[in-house]
Amino acid sequence: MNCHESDILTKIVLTIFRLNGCLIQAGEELVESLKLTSAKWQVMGAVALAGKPLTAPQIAVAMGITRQGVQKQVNAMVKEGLMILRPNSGHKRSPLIALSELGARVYEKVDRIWVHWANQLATGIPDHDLLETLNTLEKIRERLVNNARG
Amino acid sequence: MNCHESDILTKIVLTIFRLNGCLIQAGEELVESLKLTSAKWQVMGAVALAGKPLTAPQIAVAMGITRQGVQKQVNAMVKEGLMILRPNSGHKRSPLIALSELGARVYEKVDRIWVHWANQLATGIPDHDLLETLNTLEKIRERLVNNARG
DNA sequence: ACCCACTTGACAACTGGTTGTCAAGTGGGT
DNA sequence: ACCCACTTGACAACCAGTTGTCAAGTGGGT
Repeated sequence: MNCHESDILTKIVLTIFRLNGCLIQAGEELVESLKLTSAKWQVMGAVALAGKPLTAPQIAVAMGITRQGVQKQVNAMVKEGLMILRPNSGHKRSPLIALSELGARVYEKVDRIWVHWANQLATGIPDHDLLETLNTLEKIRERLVNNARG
Repeated sequence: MNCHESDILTKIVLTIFRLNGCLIQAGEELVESLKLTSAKWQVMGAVALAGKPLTAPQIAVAMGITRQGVQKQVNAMVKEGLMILRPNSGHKRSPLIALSELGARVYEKVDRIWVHWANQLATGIPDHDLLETLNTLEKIRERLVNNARG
């Protein structure tokens, strides 16, 4: 039998592990001048992307991590004044989490830094290749998720 | 200005984060019946792939994590009898780390499981796409690493 | 109106990784 | 032969995430 495919996939998986590490490290460096961490940035990003306040479990689903993981970061950022809790008319225990004015300002800064950095990283790699890669990665992820359920 | 590239790259990065999580989880499930964890499997893999005993720092370089991270797993696996330390004639403090007989047997099992699983996951995705993706990911990683150094 | 299953946040314990510090060991330059 | 810079393992502290437990809150079925 032909193990070629599993060989390539193995290499892809190893590269994803490495890349994940590199990216988190790079992200850490990108935001450290703003007294942020990669984890907080990602939580802010989920709220900013949604365009409206979310509950902690909603953020968790959006990010693909557990609600408790999100909660830790949110609690910290509320203390730091980067996010604010708004009473949730639909659920007494589960406040809506929004960026504070300070938080929004900080996030805007980090987003500008990120876009610039990402554009620089992407130059020299054809758009077509990036799109193909995105598609294939998504396909792998889908098969992975479905496999887990099946 | 055209932010298209940073948009695609952002999506790729988010997908890599998600995929990393899914893969570790899947790996955890693959090896749990053998009383292994994803982390230990990866350390065993580094030694198995090298084909000869390595020191902890060498394993760390191969895996792209810190030597202390490796050390924790190695110390645990030595206690469990999966790996053995051999005196290193070249360095008194830094023993060579090898798979024990038990470790080799266990690793062989998990490798068979992995190859089967990976082949299943890869079926339906053209080899060509997988290769292209691997190449692009590697290109991104190179640019990332060089950027960090520069 | 009352269950009962589910959701939710707080809290604690754990895992896998990081950084930093220390003392032992190594090796090159003089 | 002696420094001195570096490597190495042990150890401790920490970060980001996980699981599990608990009590408060929610909502559907009867």
